[in-house]
Amino acid sequence: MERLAIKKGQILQRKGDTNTKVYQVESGLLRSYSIDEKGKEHIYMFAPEDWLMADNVPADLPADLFIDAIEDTVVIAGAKDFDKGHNTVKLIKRIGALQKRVIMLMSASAAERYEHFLKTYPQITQRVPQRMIASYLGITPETLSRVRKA
Amino acid sequence: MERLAIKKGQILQRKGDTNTKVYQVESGLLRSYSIDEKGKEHIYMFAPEDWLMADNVPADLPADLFIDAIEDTVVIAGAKDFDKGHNTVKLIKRIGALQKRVIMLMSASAAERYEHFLKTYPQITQRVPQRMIASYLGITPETLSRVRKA
DNA sequence: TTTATTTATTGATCTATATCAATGCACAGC
DNA sequence: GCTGTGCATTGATATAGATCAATAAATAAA
Repeated sequence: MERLAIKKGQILQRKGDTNTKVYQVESGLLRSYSIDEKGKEHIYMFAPEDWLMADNVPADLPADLFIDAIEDTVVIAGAKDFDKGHNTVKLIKRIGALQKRVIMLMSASAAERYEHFLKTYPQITQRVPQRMIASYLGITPETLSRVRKA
Repeated sequence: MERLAIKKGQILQRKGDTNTKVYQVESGLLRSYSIDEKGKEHIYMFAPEDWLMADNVPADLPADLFIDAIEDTVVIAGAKDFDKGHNTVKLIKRIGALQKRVIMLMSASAAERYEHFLKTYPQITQRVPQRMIASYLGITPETLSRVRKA
């Protein structure tokens, strides 16, 4: 259990790392993402203040995701074994959010996804560059730009 | 806590239903899915024996998903009294699986998604019609058919 | 401030996948 | 055993969104 200060742009976790932690964000903003074979980034989630950021793999297996800071950020890093501390209700809420995201990715157009993002995360919209929102939505920055004008 | 027998094709839960339950599958095979504005089905998950099937919304809110039986199925329906019973480790595993699915939907081609499905759920592949696998993958039956030949 | 780097916009193509349509099977119900 | 309904396959065409490329605007760095 230790407090860490991460500078904007600094990488906190790399794909393949083992013994990864759970990060409770005190202030600032983190993102997690994967990089595909073509070098393209795909943002999995954003974590502002009070959110928990973690790669959801057992601590002993190599991480799937990168995590870095979009703003200067302070986190408390904890061991992944706190199954106890983990609040079941929160976990189920997260599963509910992922369920919506999966359905959305399967059935909604670029414009619909963006609309939904604006409604769901208005605070985050203000704080991240558009290309990152595009990445989160699974579309290109060009497409997001065009969708916004329409 | 009651045991239910569901005939193939029978609907167990409809979108909008309240007071929905959690279903522990004893035998058979269930699916959950949404239907979009155009009437198209999008399969969210399959649940064979020993899996837990539930819409991940609080019991008092209307369900997002439909659930029906792909094979004659026997389930034990339980209350969504989340805080108890639910195994934290299992929940985290499910989040891990959803994480992979989201990344996959954002970055992988139709062929790659199918490949991954075959590796991950070989048993299920044998038991569901191809159009349902296509639906789970977020592609059309035609595209799946073409991808399979290649 | 001046310069360098990243980001957003706009236009011209390209491509993977969707859609539409027709045919041949397979199985379920009569 | 026939008949109908749903499923898989194949072909022709359409389209949302990707890619490539050039500029403009914003941000950071010096």
